[in-house]
Amino acid sequence: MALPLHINIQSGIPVYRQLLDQIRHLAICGSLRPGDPLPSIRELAAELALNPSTIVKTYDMLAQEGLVEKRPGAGVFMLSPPTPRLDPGERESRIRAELQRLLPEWRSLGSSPSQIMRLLGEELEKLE
Amino acid sequence: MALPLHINIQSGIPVYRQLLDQIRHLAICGSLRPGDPLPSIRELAAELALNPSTIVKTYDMLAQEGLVEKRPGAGVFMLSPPTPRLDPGERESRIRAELQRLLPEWRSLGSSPSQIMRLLGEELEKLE
Amino acid sequence: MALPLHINIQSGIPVYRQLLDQIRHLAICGSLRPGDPLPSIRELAAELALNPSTIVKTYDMLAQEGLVEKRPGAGVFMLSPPTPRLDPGERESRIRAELQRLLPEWRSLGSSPSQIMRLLGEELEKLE
Amino acid sequence: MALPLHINIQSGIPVYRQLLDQIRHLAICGSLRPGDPLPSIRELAAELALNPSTIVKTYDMLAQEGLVEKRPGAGVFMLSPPTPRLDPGERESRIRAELQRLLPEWRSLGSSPSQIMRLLGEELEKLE
DNA sequence: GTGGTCTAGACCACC
DNA sequence: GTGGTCTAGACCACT
Repeated sequence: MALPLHINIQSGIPVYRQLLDQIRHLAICGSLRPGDPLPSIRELAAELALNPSTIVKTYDMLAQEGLVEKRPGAGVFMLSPPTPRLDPGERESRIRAELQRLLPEWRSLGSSPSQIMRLLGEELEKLE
Repeated sequence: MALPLHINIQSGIPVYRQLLDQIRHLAICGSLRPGDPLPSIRELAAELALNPSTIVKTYDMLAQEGLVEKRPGAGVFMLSPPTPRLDPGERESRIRAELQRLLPEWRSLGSSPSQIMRLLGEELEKLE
Repeated sequence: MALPLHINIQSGIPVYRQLLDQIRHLAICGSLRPGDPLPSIRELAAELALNPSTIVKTYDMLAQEGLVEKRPGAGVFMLSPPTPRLDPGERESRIRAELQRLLPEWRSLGSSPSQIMRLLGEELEKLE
Repeated sequence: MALPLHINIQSGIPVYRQLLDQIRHLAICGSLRPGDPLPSIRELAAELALNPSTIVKTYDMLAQEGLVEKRPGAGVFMLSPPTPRLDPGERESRIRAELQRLLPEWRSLGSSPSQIMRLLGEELEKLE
């Protein structure tokens, strides 16, 4: 069965980032479990109409962060999720930094704090 | 009085994005009120040791989103929060898109949903 | 009675151009007839919240094209409309050039030819 | 095949405006169809002997009005006439504003209403 | 190869 | 004084 991966070329987000995010997402949700194979580079490139080197780059980064394993000649396979490498403080301040960038933008577009809270709640729930 | 703008050239975030975020922040907090002049392009460029074109780009984007008004020969001025250029639906889907990008990343770093909610609440409160 | 002059600082059109256009408009409509005085520079600058030198520049240009006469110490007065200085061919090609610039822009915004024709007709009628 | 773009550096019209107008024109005429690639920034800059930043500015504005799409690393591509970003009322009042600027000028040069209508008709027809 | 960002200057029109 | 436009380069990330 093909993985539910979809690329939005217009979003401004680099293609390889979109792939990274979605594969990590599938790993969290349990759709991709340790030992599962990922689509081959050629196959995925064809399906998503992407340059194969973009897929290579994505798989390399996933391998480097320990989420997948490349077995030359065989393919790419999920590993058991590694223990997070960031200490809690670092993690928290990263998230905070991103929020401090986004919230003024969202607020100045006219969104209320409670609307933003609601959206976050809804999106978090989708990930469970 | 000079505006409390500060640039971190090391952060990897484009300078014009940092300025955008900070000026929007000041507008929300009420430090910049409708009619207030912004620093002139040359002045701000000199103060922050940036190239004037970088400021031009920032002010252009703020003007394009309707937050400021450029009066050639006069300066750049804050506008009253006028036309929320985006309809509510568009606004919501933009925020959702960004969350769908960020949440899997945060979750895979090891943050719990409730921690993320807490951080959002704290950062929202800071803006009030 | 004050002249119905109004400046839109946001339009991107230079203030002095807006004044030129409106005074020429009033001359065509007959609201300003030969011999009529124009508002004094100080008076008009105060009323429109403009820099007096902007008014001076406008009146100078009108005087130079022969539409008004500056009488030092007395004020600025309308003259009888001069005979057009451009030969018909030059006139036509100027208008054409401007249309060739504007029409693609209007069309690509989604306006139909007949809508554009209608708008032109309506605006021409207003000037009669 | 190279696009028929030509710049008149003497005309006083900003170069990026000339490019904007001509590309919009080609889009309306059907010379540029959805999906078509535009010349790369460097290529077009070289061909027209312009600075790349001037092309960047042009393409940015076209992207912002939704006529083209920039795909970093890939190029710039025509879009299908998607979201007419302006609602009809806004569009109409923009055109009206421009007409109210131009018509008095044209009339005071000595052009009759029917001549102006004729010229508009002729230029509109050229675009079909 | 592509576009994204930034620097260091210039000249012009406008207020 | 102000912003508007343009040049001639640079380095980076992405496909």
